Amino acid sequence: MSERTDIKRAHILAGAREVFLKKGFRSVTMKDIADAAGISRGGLYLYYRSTEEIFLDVLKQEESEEDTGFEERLSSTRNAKEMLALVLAEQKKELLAEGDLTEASYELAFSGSESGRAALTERFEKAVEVMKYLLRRGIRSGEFRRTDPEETARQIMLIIEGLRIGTRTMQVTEEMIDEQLRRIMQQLLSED
Amino acid sequence: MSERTDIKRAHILAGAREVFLKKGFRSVTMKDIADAAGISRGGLYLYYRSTEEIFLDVLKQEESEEDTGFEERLSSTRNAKEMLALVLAEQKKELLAEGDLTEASYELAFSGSESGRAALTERFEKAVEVMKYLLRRGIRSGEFRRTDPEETARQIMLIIEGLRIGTRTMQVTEEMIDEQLRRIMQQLLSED
Amino acid sequence: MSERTDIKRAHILAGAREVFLKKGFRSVTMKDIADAAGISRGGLYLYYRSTEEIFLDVLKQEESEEDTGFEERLSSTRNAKEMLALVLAEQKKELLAEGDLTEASYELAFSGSESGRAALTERFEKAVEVMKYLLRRGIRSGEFRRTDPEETARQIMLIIEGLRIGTRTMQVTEEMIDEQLRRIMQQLLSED
Amino acid sequence: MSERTDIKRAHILAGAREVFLKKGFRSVTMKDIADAAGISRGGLYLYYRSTEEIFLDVLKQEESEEDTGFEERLSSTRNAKEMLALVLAEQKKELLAEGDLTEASYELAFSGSESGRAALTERFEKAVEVMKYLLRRGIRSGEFRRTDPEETARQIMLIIEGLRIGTRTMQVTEEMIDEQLRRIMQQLLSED
DNA sequence: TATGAATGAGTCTTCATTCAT
DNA sequence: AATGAATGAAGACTCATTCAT
Repeated sequence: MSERTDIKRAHILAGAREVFLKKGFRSVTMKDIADAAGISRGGLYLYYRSTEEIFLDVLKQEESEEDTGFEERLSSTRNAKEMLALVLAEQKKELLAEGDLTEASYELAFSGSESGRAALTERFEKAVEVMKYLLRRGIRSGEFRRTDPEETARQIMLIIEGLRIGTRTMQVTEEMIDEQLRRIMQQLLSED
Repeated sequence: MSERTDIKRAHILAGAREVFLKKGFRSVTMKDIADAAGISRGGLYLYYRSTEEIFLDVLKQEESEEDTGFEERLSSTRNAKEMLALVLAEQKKELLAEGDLTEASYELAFSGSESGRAALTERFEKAVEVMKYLLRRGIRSGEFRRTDPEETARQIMLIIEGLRIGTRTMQVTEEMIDEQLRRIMQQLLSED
Repeated sequence: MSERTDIKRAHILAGAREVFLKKGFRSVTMKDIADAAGISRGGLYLYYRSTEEIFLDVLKQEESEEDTGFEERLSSTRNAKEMLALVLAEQKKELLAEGDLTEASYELAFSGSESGRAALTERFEKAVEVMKYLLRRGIRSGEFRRTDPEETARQIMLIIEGLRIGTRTMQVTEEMIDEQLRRIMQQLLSED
Repeated sequence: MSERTDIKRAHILAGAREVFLKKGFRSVTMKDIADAAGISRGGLYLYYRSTEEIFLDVLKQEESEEDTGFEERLSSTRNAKEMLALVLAEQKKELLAEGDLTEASYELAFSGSESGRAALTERFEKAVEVMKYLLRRGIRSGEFRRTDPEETARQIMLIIEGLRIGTRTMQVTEEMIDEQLRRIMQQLLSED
């Protein structure tokens, strides 16, 4: 019963994900999702009551399926500098990824959804936490220069957030991303 | 005729601006704008074919009406450090402003509009140019430490862009903005 | 403009009336009325926002078109007894009329509409007033026996109301109506 | 099996009754009843094919559960006048009762259901019979003035029917009910 | 018996767009 | 130029009814 429901939901979410990727959030209709999932309109309502509900579930699922390989690689690395390089590379991958839900997430937040804002905030703060951890470690080991880890972590993530929105709404190029990520690394390392 | 048309268009844009401020871009309808402008639906179509066309015109008008007082104050300042402080204060004001077209602009870009992307890019690059100019000046005068003006200017504007999207989609507070802007200043001044 | 609107509304009401006669109130849809009026769904919404609004307008129109011939005949009658006979005959006609909005009116009131209740109440009280007037006149002239005009008028109209609902929901026959109306007359005349 | 079925049906009817009380007849859905009875939609169809079928069964059950206490009190009364007072008091209670199926019954009849009409007719005629019996008895004993029992009984019940629909669809007050019931009594007693 | 998933039809409502005036 | 009436196409949502299990 519950299992059947879960399977069905997963199926709906898979279809919905494609729709959100292609159309963002605001212009997606329940019909779009029903069609993508290959079920009837009425059927969809048995599982979800709105596109927002569906989208938040897509995000949740996304999160739980996050690249575990990445975390393994991260934890197997001894060196703070290398860890940072890994994290930044991962961020670059995300920034350039075609299929991601950034636009839809922003649109959801724009639409006034508190849950949407909360999801984005949580995502951001989690990233800040990871970055803070790396910075503390690197500072302790003498790999990074002494700075306020909290503020610096936040600054770095803001730059990346700026790049994220930039790649979606402006002509931000891969070169620009590389340049900025390199610069972040430099600033942490520079002894001057 | 042309003058008449211009007056009418200005009238439409004034109404439309309010609508875009309140509702973003995607959920705005031609009816919304016709109502806000106090004209008939049919009448609106005599001047504009779509909400995108109207929104782009709103942006264009916005640009041409930009805060000239600010530019005056800027040009009357001798000191690069003070100029930067002015610019950052202006940015802060923008970041916190309730009524701005950021969300609508982003939504327009998300909707795939090339013109929308172009408008945002131009705006960003113009800001980078101003920042670059300031940095060069401050470096030359010895007020700022030596850094690559291009890259640094871009980094600063990316942080601000990150803050901009953050205030719209996350729980980014005024304190966080202050902290980051102060940090930008510090990093330019620090001699270490 | 206003005239055009009035003509259109009258046209809609004419179609709507048929629908309400046939289907009562609750099961009538905006589509039913649009179809009956020969206009599009969207078009109907330009004039009315709900079936309730339409129905109340049908009632209002009904009222303003009331049988003026009847009132003339009434006012040309000198004799209270004859006037009463006229009124009762009119009521009988109404009771047996195929095409009346009684059922729809009741359904509207059942649906919780305050305006519906108000319309029915007003209609009833108006009839009571007329009846009271007749009774007073007949009592004064010695044609009717002395009774409390208010209470008696109300009693008579309640009997008629009972007959009205009875003809719609039970097997109340014309004979039964005749018998009761005759009895009302008798009770007013009887000297015992 | 048959017993099981009966229990189940009773359970469904109990839930359905609440729904009809609250929503009348026309706007009640099979889903409403299934939910109220705590069974599945499919399950409900095993016992009933439509809301009409269910409602008629609710009425039938209602009838068989009628206030037997009242009948006892009635039969233990020697005096026709007192009996009538009892009956009228009972009617008043019914008129003012919040939870009764009057509205739903009328709606059923309006919807064209022959069974609905038949049920209402039977109920009315039964009441007329009781009233007739009382009148005959009172006339015989000299308590009531001489009138045609059939016509008078019917008239009384029509007044009550008028009050019934009046309390549901107009602003008929308790005072008005009292006044009318008192008047009925008076008219039977008066010797003039 | 009983469930509840599923479908498809039907209703409400809002708009973009056109067109007669 | 301008109006606003009109249409038809969506989109949201709810149910009656069926069916596999």
